[in-house]
Amino acid sequence: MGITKSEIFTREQNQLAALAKTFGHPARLAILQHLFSIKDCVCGDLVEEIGLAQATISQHLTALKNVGLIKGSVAGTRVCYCIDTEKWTEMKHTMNAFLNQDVNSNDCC
Amino acid sequence: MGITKSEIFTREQNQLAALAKTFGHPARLAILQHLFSIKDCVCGDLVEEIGLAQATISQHLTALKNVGLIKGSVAGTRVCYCIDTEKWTEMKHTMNAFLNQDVNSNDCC
DNA sequence: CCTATTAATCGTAATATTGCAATATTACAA
DNA sequence: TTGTAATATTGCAATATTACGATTAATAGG
Repeated sequence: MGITKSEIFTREQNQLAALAKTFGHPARLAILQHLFSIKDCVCGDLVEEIGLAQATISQHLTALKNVGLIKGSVAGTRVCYCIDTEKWTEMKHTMNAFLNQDVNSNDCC
Repeated sequence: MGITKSEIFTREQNQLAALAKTFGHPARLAILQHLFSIKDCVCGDLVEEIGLAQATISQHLTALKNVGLIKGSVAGTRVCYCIDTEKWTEMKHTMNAFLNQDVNSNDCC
């Protein structure tokens, strides 16, 4: 159906899935990597940088804003984006809690 | 269009996105967590455990197998699944390289 | 005020994903 | 061999996602 049955999962599972889903598109990864690589905010040159249409980049930026990983501020006719480092750190802890749950698991197959 | 323009991104970006996308559904997170929590392989009880139809669970298991995170072995009429710990560790390194790229970034917005 | 520039939003087409019923397949047991 | 149990596959409906052109809104500069 294309619709996830969120109600049968925990809030934690749904939240982590939403976060992971945000990383699940190469354009969004490219945007984040660009923001990190310039160690600053980026004002307007993402369209040429990534190579997708302006409307498409804007949609991906909205997705990143919705999970809180980036912030934007208006600067004249431009909008500048940067990583929300506090949220990024928080997210990293959540992800690591999941990734490090393998402490005593067996490969038994 | 629902179709990702993979050709404009690097192989690394596409691979990491594919991995993250696999985590981007609560049912698949629940399957992985169950596999970790029992510290063993799971043979057949995932349908009752998760609460989705058998066909749906089977699809999610296929998705997890496709990125290599779980392995399956046939045991009679059942199939047992477990985490592929080697792949899991490898994936963890890939994810951490991405998550830890924030070494000197600025919150400038 | 007028115009250019930039980014968000709208509308829409193409494709992907999720979920399940029905069916096929596989292995075992009687 | 026949029946049964477990899992995979198929087919389909509903919804989500991706992408982009066109439009809109906001601001800067003249």
